[in-house]
Amino acid sequence: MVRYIISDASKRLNVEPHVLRYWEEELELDIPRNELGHRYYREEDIMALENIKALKDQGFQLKAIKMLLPNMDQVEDVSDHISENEKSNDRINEIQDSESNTDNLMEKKSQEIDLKLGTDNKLKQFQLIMKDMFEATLEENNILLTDTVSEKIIKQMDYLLRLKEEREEERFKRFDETLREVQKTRQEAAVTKSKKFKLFFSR
DNA sequence: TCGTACCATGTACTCGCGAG
DNA sequence: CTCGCGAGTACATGGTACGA
Repeated sequence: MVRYIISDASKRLNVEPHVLRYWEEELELDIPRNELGHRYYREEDIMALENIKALKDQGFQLKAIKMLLPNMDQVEDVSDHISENEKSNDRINEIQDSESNTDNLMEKKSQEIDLKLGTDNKLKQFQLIMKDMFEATLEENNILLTDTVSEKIIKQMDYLLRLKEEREEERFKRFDETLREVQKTRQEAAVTKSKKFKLFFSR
């Protein structure tokens, strides 16, 4: 397991060490310590901090980022599956390097597309999280106003809530499909890899 | 427009620990 | 002992939002 001390993590993330301590405190991050009490950052911590930095760069405040953190874990889960899948493809590609150049080029193109899809997927997840947050805030405010709102507004709220439910259902379906797709691709990758190995060692 | 408060970050300092 | 590194803390600074 790769461990980064705070100075290495700060260089990698391009932020000052005291900023990392500040983020840890403000965001209540669970950064482990070694026997000397020094912080060490794992690869997943670095990735989480990269996400935090990206959100900061987009102008989000730490409080907002803190609210997003549990949801960012979900984003990481999905991206982990995707990146694992990409890694499998990479390993297969390494074996294929010794084969035809045409195949190699096609695989590279395919990798580029996969990478783009992975990024888009992450972005979409983030957009959904933000949308949910805004909707939740609107819902809260609407609840506070229920004593004074007209029947028309209530009907509109119902309609919006129904839309939201439908969207959530659709989102869940898509998420389910993505998971199935990832599992399927991984199985296929494993089979292809096994075939390639058999072919390689039978020569 | 100005004063105030807050946020995020920078700076400076002390202390502890390990290595040479 | 000295040096380097990291932890922790206090205070300063710049930007921004907000109310009078």
